[in-house]
Amino acid sequence: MRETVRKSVLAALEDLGDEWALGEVPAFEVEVPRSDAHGDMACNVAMQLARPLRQSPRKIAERITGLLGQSSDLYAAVEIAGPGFINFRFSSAFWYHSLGRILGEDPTFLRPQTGGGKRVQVEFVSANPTGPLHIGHGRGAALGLALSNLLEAAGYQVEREFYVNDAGRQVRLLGLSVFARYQELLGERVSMPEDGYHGEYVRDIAQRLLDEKGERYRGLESEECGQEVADWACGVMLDEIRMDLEAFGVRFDTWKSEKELYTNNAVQEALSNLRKSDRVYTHEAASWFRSSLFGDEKDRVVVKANGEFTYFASDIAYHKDKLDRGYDAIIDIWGADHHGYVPRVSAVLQAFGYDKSKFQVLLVQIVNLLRGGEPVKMSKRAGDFITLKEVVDEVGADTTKFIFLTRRSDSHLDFDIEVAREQSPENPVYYVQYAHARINSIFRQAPAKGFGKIEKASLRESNLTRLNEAEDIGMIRMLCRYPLVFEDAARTHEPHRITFYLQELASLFHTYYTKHRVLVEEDHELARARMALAWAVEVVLKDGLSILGVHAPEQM
RNA sequence: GCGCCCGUAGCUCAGUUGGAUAGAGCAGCUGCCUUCUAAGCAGCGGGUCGGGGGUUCGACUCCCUCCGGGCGUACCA
Repeated sequence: MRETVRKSVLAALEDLGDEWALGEVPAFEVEVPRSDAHGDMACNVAMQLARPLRQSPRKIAERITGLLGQSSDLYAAVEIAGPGFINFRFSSAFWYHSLGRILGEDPTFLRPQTGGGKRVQVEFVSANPTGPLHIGHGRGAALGLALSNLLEAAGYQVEREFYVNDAGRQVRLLGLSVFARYQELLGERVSMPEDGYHGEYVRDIAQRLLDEKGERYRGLESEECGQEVADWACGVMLDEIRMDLEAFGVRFDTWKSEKELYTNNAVQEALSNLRKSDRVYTHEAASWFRSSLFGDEKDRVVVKANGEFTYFASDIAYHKDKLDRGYDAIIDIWGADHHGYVPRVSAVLQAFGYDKSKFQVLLVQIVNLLRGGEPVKMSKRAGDFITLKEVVDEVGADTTKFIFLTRRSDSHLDFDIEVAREQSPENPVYYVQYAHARINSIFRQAPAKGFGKIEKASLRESNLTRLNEAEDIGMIRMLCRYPLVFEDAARTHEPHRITFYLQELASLFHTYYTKHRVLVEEDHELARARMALAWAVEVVLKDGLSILGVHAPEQM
């Protein structure tokens, strides 16, 4: 739809090229106007040309439209409006042709291929394996999943990665906490670390430790077996995380271990590499990374005075490793509370000679968990919080994902469990799924109404010109907007645009459904044309939902 | 103090990389099921886009400033 108009305009500009002596064609936009009164597509090219040509936009627009009118049966009307917009209204023929393409066998019509096979890595969730996933991780997971699906559908080669922080202090603390609970189960003295993990799940892990390993650690000091218990507990926790994500419908291609970055000396090598180029230096017995050279506000410690690596040290190695793997772009999805981290990681890329534009961070804002309007108290310290699994068990994976994707990721989100679980109209996912189910219901009804079993592919041969009600054309027009929304969503990395579009599409279909009967028994030709239209709606709904990672049920 | 994000209808949020008359859902009110699923539809009301300046043909969008909310500012992870 956009390309059609763009081509028309460019052709006209070419015809006028000699007269206007334009070197470069200036950037111009072709958009779906806000108001229907302004046609199906609007173009601002005349306004963009006004300055270089030193002519009024309307005069320029007249010349362009003069050439468009005669050339094509694509448009029903091309008008000049406002300060110099050129408004295009498509012909019925164009709409029928487009509908045919949606029903056609080329899936890239709905999914403009902007990826060109480029390799993109999306890293998300990456929760510490020291406790269960909470609702905030769920939001990151939903976004990462949808974005990955979206980019993949747009022709990128996508790799989904979970970075496992299985090294360092937090995992050590988990081990000590589990060991303490284990001792408790054995009736021994308990030495729970001061800042250890106090959640109930730690007791569960300890019980499993006892079940699986028996009394093997009885009487030992934490120094003797802490590492072993920590590694084991970390593995258990990671399995649980993996299962919770699976239940949520999220799957990763790779799980990258932080610990490995140490055992294979990647951290050490990355730092000495940087030291050679003086990007790492020693100051007051600590080693510092010169991130201020690349836009960070100050340099950052990578090796503390006591010889320990900071968390940032492995992050340097990790991001270097990612880039060395040859991706064309890497996208990190982080909690918004880590936003201060962006400049220093960006500095890492630059220090290794990579273009910083290859790296993008999507920040996901906090989720406020409510129940019936009341905030749910969460204290991570006391280990008292609602897990993602509990939410998913209660409200369902589809609803949870859909709600997360009804907001842009960097806005705060109130998630009310009570509202979400009530399968009420307040719940937008059902609204969209219901439209899909209704269409399927029509096709189920068809045989009983004397249409026989409908082979959908045969609907491609139906007489689409019978779709001549205003609502028919409106419906097709909405469907044709999908590729534009898809393209914009992929370009901006904003899957929520798909979500909003699907709600609009569902709304238009519900209206259509109420007003016009599809299975018109006295006019099979019309009925088949409408079935073709309904099928197209189904196809688009299913396509959009699949990108969000949400099911499209055939019955509800 | 400095830095980043946010401020749009009573509530929750969209607003297409500067476009035309700022939208949707929910909540409120009024109607619609003998016909393909009422998890639906039709209609009504609701706004100094936080305030004030600036940039230009044009600003919710960009710049400055102030107010208000969140987060970050570790040799923590």
